[in-house]
Amino acid sequence: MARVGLNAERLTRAGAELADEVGFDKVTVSALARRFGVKDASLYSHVKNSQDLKTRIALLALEELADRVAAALAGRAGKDALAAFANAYRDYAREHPGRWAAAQLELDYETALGSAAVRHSQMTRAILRGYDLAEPDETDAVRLLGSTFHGYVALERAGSFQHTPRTTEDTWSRILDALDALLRNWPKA
Amino acid sequence: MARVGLNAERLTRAGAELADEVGFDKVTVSALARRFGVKDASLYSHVKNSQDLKTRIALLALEELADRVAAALAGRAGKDALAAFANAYRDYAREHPGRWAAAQLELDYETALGSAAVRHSQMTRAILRGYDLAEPDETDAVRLLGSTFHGYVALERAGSFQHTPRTTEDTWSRILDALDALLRNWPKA
DNA sequence: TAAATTACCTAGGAGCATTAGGCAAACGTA
DNA sequence: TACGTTTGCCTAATGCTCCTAGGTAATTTA
Repeated sequence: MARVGLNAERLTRAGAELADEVGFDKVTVSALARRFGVKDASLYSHVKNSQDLKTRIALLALEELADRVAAALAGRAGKDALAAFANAYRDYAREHPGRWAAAQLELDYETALGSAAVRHSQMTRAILRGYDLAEPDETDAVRLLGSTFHGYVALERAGSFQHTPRTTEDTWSRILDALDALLRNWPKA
Repeated sequence: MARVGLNAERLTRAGAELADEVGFDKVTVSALARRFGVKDASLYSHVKNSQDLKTRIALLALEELADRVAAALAGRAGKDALAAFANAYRDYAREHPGRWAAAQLELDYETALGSAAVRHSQMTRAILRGYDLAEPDETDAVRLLGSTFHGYVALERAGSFQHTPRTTEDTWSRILDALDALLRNWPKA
């Protein structure tokens, strides 16, 4: 009964890899146990249950994504920062579709507060420092950016843009132009 | 063995109701059979399998949503049309969260082509007639609107905006102002 | 090296998806 | 109205996933 050396962290990382390979919704306790060559029941010493496992993967993904975005944002401002943020987000979803899906998992309030989701909103706010927005416009703009980036990646990944010939690259680039223009000329209340 | 009178349509409608009550991901063949007081196996004379059932619910939701949007759009143009479209979409998600989730189901290419998703993109394009956009800007704007509305509703429903005091109503209204302004001043390529 | 810990196992129950084959209710028709 | 056909729902059975309880052997600690 050679021990494999399981622990919560290894399970989480392997779960994230599995998610990227087969989709986050197909990450199951069984599939993960299979991957380690152990019985399902063995995982329950390390994670509480299936939900716990998924939450851990989501938190890992949020951290990774926040790190990437932070790195991309370093030393940039204005439209440069906007594009860096947006591209880091979209590229992550492209390279790690399963993890990106995991990051969309609904966390309960406390878990969310302790997660990297906080850094995400802080960084989104940081972008807006390059533009001239006072509250509550800044909050509205944060929400607009979050919605648009999330929505674009979600629809693009779902194939919703495939029915039209224009490449999603070109549209993406023009949408960044448009958002930059909008932030520079945010309408008065 | 009194017959209950099942058929694909009744199952689909009941499935949609169930989705609104307990969430689309909790719509299972078993749960639906339970609701009709029949055995699981009985449903398989009417729907091919679980995936088929979910697809039918998704198609129903897309139809309903398209009908609502069409009604809201009738006789409106410009910002009026933009707001009507956006509000119809958001209100539907609010009133029918399970169906809205169903409408996000990824359909295979052929199914999507035969669905009301086509009407959705046509109607989004129709909104833009009130603005002065030539291709490929129009396509880019269609994609922007779709992304933003979808993203906003998804994040709002997931509770992502709850950490900030500003109401999501106020932000929504200002985002519509902002999008209107953006469409009127779409940046040159 | 003995004791305590713990990593993984076996066994088993419950729910969901699905197929095969059966019986009786409903329907069409003579 | 009786007869045959269709079909709606059933029983039975399999396989997969989630999860708990309790055991044994490998590892760590004293």
